[in-house]
Amino acid sequence: MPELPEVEVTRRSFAERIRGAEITGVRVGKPLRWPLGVDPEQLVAQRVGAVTRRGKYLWLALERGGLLLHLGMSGSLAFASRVGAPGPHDHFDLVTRRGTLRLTDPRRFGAVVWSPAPDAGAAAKLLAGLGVEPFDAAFDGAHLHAALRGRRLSIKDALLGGRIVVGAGNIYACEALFEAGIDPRTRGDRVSRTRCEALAKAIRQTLSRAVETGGSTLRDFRDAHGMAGEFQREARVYGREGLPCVRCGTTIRRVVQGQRATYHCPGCQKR
DNA sequence: AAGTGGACCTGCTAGC
DNA sequence: TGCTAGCAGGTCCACT
Repeated sequence: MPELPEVEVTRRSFAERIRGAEITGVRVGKPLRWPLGVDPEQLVAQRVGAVTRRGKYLWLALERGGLLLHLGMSGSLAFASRVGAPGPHDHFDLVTRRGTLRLTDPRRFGAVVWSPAPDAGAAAKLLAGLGVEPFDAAFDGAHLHAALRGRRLSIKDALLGGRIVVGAGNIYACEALFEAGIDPRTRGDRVSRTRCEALAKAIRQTLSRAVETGGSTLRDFRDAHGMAGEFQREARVYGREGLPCVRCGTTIRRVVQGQRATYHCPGCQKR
């Protein structure tokens, strides 16, 4: 589910409400991708600080250290003053005086990991090597072009890798490449400087529009209030195999790259 | 070093 | 109706 827009929409939906709340209990369900890395009792009585985002990770600052959260493929967070009994896919509850933050994640590719700081311990290891933030001033066509130098892998795989720029997953990489008119199979080092400018712009535009519309709810994404996203209605290529391109009428094609589906318009997107 | 493929885990859907 | 194969928003790791 969650690419940068969904993670950011989630963050915005509970960050201010949870800020300053005192933790009164922690419930851990089935194992997630990585161990929590701390005795849950150590979190009790601490106050929650700022909730920030790096790529598709959230950092929940506590008084001593913090929690790094990832939603994996199927995770979502809910924050409510009252939550029901945990279901089979509710794997982490952070109970505070103001409400409970609950991670639901059927596939359990997500994670909640304690770390002494975002740039130390377990968090540092997970965040190391992440590419630049797409809304950061450091991300532009020049950066993209330089980072792609000598890279023979496809531009789509380069974006998904997250080592150049973070945030665009399978949906938004497909959408941004469509907006930029670039065939997703184009070798990274064959994308011209000019097209890198267009692509950087398209990535920023696509992601910011997705944040505005609440992210994409393909199946089950919800923000921490339980609100679904609307961006999937604006997708031009993702999930539209066999349908006519909204821009040129050519049939949208589905190909497989790196074991993931890629959707593109052969009429609008060129190598 | 870069690139590729497998692994993790569960639920849903299309097709027979 | 019931079973099965295939597919799904991520990303780490081992191997070539």
